[in-house]
Amino acid sequence: MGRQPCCDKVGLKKGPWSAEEDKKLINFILTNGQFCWRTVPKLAGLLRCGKSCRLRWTNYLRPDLKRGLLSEDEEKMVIDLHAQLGNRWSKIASNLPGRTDNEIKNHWNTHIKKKLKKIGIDPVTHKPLPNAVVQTQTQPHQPCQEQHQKLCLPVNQDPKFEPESDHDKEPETSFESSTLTEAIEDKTITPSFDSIMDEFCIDKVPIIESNKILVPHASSTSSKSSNFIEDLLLPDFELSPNNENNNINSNVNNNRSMALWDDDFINGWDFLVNDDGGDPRIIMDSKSWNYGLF
DNA sequence: AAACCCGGCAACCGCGATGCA
DNA sequence: TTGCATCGCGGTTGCCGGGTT
Repeated sequence: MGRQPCCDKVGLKKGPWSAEEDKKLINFILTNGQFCWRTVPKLAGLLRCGKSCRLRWTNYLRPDLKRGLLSEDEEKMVIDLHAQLGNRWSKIASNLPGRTDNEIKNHWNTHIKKKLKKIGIDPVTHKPLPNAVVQTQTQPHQPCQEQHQKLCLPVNQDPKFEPESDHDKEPETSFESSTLTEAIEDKTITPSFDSIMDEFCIDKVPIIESNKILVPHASSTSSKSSNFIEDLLLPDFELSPNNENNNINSNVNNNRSMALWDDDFINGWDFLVNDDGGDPRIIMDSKSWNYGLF
């Protein structure tokens, strides 16, 4: 006999998670850490299957998640990684700390795909579309010209980028080097990149004043919280002693060093506590984390 | 103001890989 | 070694909110 089934699927709830369910799941994982997802719903008192709990946690409740739109650099990385890895969203996500595969996948399908098509790039092959009409721009502006070279980050030079051991097993959608970059170099699509770079400017990312960045002191967190963080094996978790002096925008330029307790994260958890009004999925706040209430 | 349309995103589904008994 | 449960991934669905008619 093998293992027991993960769930009997009888009487299990489906659909959107309620605040109460989120609360139970968070409390359970904060107390016990992540181990066997099969047992999580039963022990946490949830009428969900373990799979659903895992998904909810990894895609929505995980404390190290970034929220909001992908930054310009993140989009560039996604495009370049997609060119190399194809639709392997989890691999792509592993190079973007704080982002989930689901989030990247959604962003790709809803935003990036359209942008690439709009400029005549096939989002599947990353090559110029055969019938693409290249727009010519009479007055290319210099800053964007410079950014052309950055559209596809030299991922292979990224210290955090780990090329796959099975890299030679390229998916159909992949090619040896970034075709986008090649296209730029051979000027196949150069003119249109002026327009795309305008589109890739992320002006919706809020600028957060440095004095509003909350960084809980390590000593103020309970031992339980510390263990919890360790249990998560969070990538790139660093608490910079100089964080309060760092403008959050530095993260835009260096997303791969995102700190766990960034402002988005803190605010993201604020919505978890008070059930009165606002987002119904409210369970806990940053102070609870700070003082080890969980 | 109501109906309709559309885009974004959370969540589900199914499948392959992995690992346990 | 084999069978089966679990995990993780990618594709897809369906709900919801905002915009348009």
